[in-house]
Amino acid sequence: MLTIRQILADKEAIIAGLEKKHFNNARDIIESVIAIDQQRKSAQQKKDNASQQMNVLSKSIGALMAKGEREQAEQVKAQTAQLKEDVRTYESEMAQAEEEQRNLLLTIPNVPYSIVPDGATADDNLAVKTGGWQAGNGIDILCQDNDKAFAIEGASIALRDWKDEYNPTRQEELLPHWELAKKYHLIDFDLGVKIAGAGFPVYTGQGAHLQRALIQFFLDEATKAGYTEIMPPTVVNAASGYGTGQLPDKEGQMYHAEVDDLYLIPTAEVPVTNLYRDEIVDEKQLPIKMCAYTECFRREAGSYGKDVRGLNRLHEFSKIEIVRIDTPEHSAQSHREMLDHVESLLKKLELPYRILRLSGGDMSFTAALCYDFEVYSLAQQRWLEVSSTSNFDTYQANRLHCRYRDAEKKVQLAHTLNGSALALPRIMAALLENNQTQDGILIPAALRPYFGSDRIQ
RNA sequence: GGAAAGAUGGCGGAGUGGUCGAUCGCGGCGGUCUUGAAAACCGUUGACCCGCAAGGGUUCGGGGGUUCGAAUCCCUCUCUUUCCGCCA
Repeated sequence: MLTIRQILADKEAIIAGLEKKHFNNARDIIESVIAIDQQRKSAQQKKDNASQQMNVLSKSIGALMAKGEREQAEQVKAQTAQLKEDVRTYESEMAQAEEEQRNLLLTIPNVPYSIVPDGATADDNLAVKTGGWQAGNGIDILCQDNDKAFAIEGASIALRDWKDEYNPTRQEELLPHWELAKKYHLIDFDLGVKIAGAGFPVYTGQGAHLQRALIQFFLDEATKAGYTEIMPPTVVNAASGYGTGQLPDKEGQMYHAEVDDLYLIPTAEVPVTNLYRDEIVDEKQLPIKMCAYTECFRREAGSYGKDVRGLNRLHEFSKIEIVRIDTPEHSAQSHREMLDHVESLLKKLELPYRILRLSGGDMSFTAALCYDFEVYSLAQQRWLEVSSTSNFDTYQANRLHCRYRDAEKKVQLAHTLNGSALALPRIMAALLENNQTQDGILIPAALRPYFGSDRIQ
């Protein structure tokens, strides 16, 4: 959450930022937070005053008792009654104002950075970069900046020719991944329904093997990039959910084991970032770079329709997450490095991708700046989100009480960042669909050492 | 599931009603010594809130209570550890 200090320091900028995020009644809410803060401060001043007098009297009673002057002590005691009453009154005033303020602050989203595009929906996202392989039809899609048009043109990308080594499937004969999964016995959706339910696929044979290869590949790449591998629990307590902001906002999106009051994690971000909850680290330790592979669980309540087909939207999926904790001065650089890392993965997998800078209205509640990575899926002819890489500025850190001690020994809120590197199902979908040939599904070179073969047949 | 013990500052660990925000050790920081480093020695070192400051308040797992006064006593919740049982 935002701190009251941030709000007091630059009220107008905060309001403007919240409006950019399409947060309703931003001005009114900010004004009332400030008003409550006034109440809080005045209550504290009154309370501090009374407490001080109380402390003085108590000490003098102690001194009198020590000297054996019981009668005098009793007289002073008599004076404390009213003060004691006052302290209680002011304390409850203060506590009430604090709670009111906190509750209000919790409802206020993070403020976007200035470069975040205006707009309310995904249509307003800015495609800052596209990349991937050279299209067979000759359209140059490499590294075009600010190319919103590509979203439309993408549909006409032809399949890579694989250097004429193989016989590519003709565009009109491309199968969606759920058909390919059946054809090559990679994933059994029906069995998943039988043993768990829709959205819990069963990977079999080469499908399971490819899954494992991707996990290993992503973890190796992250490790090479300097991220420390973490293997956290896949359930967390409520405190952790509040720390990273899933609670209370997205309560209904997490599986909750009520008997033990534990939540199945929707992303490794939750356990990994929470490792640093209530910690003060030394600036020299920053940036802290961690990566983790976990299963992720999402109830996806309320999302039905055709985009849930196959691997597109699941209740359980595998994801490798990268997480950083950094100083405010260096966090932008960190963000950049994370984007470069994610992009390098997509390049190595030879997938066509685009990078979107999310608009104010499309960003998550807690993010200050967020880039989505999408890969183009040839058979479905649509973009699939495979990574979301965000800087949360101090927003999460404030909730987490994640701080660092700077060179001057001052304790400051850290910045937290995280990104998917990468989420498996849609990568798998794109790999299957884009690489289908008459001779099987081809495995990109970077993945072959992990998969142990150049194709699925 | 049964039984017991415990939760104190970055860490370890004292403290069982009155200058205790808390002895001490480690770690950190500054200094002396040294060509430099180590060692030794000296000093310093919690967080949060209010205040321009001086200063004040809060804080010993969370919440409530007793008391003029609570880290210390009582109630309650949460968590941890150990032993027994079960078990990958």
